[in-house]
Amino acid sequence: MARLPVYLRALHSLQDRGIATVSSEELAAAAGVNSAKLRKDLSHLGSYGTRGVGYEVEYLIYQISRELGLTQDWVVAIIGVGNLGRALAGYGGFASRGFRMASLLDADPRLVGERIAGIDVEHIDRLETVIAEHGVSIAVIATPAVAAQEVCDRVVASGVTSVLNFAPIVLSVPDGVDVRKVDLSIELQILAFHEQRKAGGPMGEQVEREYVEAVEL
Amino acid sequence: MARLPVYLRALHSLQDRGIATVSSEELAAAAGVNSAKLRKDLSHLGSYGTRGVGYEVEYLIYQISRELGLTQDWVVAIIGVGNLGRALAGYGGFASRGFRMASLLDADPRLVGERIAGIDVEHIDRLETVIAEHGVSIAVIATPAVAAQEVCDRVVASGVTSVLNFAPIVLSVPDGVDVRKVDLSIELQILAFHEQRKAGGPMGEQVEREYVEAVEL
DNA sequence: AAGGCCTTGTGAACGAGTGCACAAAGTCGC
DNA sequence: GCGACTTTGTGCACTCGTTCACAAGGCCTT
Ligand SMILES: NC(=O)c1ccc[n+]([C@@H]2O[C@H](COP(=O)([O-])OP(=O)(O)OC[C@H]3O[C@@H](n4cnc5c(N)ncnc54)[C@H](O)[C@@H]3O)[C@@H](O)[C@H]2O)c1
Ligand SMILES: NC(=O)c1ccc[n+]([C@@H]2O[C@H](COP(=O)([O-])OP(=O)(O)OC[C@H]3O[C@@H](n4cnc5c(N)ncnc54)[C@H](O)[C@@H]3O)[C@@H](O)[C@H]2O)c1
Repeated sequence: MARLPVYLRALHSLQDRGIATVSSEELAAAAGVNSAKLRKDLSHLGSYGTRGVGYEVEYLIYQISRELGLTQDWVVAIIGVGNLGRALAGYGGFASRGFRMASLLDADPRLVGERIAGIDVEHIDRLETVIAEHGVSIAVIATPAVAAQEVCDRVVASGVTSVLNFAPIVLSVPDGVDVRKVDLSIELQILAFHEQRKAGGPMGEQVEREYVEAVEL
Repeated sequence: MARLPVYLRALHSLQDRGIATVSSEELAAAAGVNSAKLRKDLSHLGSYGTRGVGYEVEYLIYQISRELGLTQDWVVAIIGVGNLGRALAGYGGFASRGFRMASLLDADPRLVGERIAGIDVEHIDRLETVIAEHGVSIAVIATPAVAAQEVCDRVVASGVTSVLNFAPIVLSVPDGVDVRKVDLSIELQILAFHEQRKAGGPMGEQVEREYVEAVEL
């Protein structure tokens, strides 16, 4: 379930405040979901709650972490060390969740050898070697869109089966490989869509005329 | 619909290649969805296809853009000019979709006055003034988590009703305000979850013993 | 020890979204 | 013009996730 990480974050926050036990109602509020949904989600992992009391925060953190596979370390490589890749490399929120940034790769020779967040940038030619040596299991693609598919093909050929893609294209991969896409431009477009709705929305004929005019220019 | 921006991107790509007409089958493949779903989505905007032929790329681009509100310009402010805020500010993919980065705000006095991507960073104290002056309609929050709720409250109080949040917390906002969350850490956790599944998954008793040991340490 | 109180876990109803399959509708060749 | 072909638009069945509501179960007070 995609909501487990959200619960986990809420639980950590509770733990930091010294809270040992939490009811489904409270946790649901902190995570921004319905309490019945939360209980059903948690019941899929097993019966880890106590009726009349709630859930023990520490134990639940452990159970969710285990379910998500966070009790082991994941080795991550970032490909494309531009604006975005740099920001990701320097972000501390990953390491604390068991994601180890093992390698930074880029095609630009001027970047190769530069040290970012304690890691030396290597040349993309060494992709296959680096993946094998570090045992990379998750690849983050932060190259321009034109290079993304090629890079993706290469990491998949090297045995990586989980890809996080920031480039604005649909990657095609064989079965068995998971790709998740983060497209910030799409997020903004969805906000704009709702914003427009609030303001009254499109207006039929008048808009149609605008199109005809625009095409005629 | 959240898929419209994906279709739009695929259509632009087709247009760049000089393709004037596309069938639902082809477009669906390019967008990575089922063709029936695509047709149903498009039919919600009206009947813009021609049976036996397909959809006219240019006209469809216009219709989707209009539906999404991209025929008008949206004014965006970025709050928190750290690693991430900087990457966003310099990204060209927003301007080309009608999103104008109008303002960068930060609490750090050392950053105030610095020029990033052609925009002077201003102090967060001027938030309300800046929002009013530029007519900001979308706020992007890229501050640390602890500051995010306070910043959010202030932009909402200033009349902004669309927020894109990168901080790893659940923001609470009044009705009528849209918040979209981008949480990269969650994306990685979801990948790890599936990766673990492929590798065999958690293993009952043995894991339980591990927990007991971990707690006893 | 027993009853009241609180919270979990879940059965069942509901609703949204998906995919199939086909009729309607338009094009193109003859 | 007319018929064969192509592709859209959509009715329908179905699956999946959500939500309500409540019985089952454990704790705490008396
Ligand atoms: N910066 C943002 O805020 C932002 C927002 C949304 C999407 N994106 C997307 O993320 C991607 C990266 O964005 P960015 O702003 O960091 O771009 P960038 O141009 O700053 O960085 C891209 C990096 O990729 C490297 N590169 C190019 N081809 C490569 C290859 N074949 N192999 C390895 N490395 C290669 C380049 O040398 C460069 O360092 C782009 O696809 C962009 O569309 C970025
Ligand atoms: N960098 C990443 O790759 C990444 C990934 C996932 C999530 N995030 C999240 O995005 C947010 C920003 O990340 P970052 O790496 O850019 O952090 P950062 O520390 O580099 O930048 C944060 C910036 O916010 C400013 N700031 C602090 N308090 C403020 C306030 N009250 N008002 C205005 N500005 C304020 C700081 O001065 C700083 O410049 C964080 O919440 C982080 O958890 C970042």
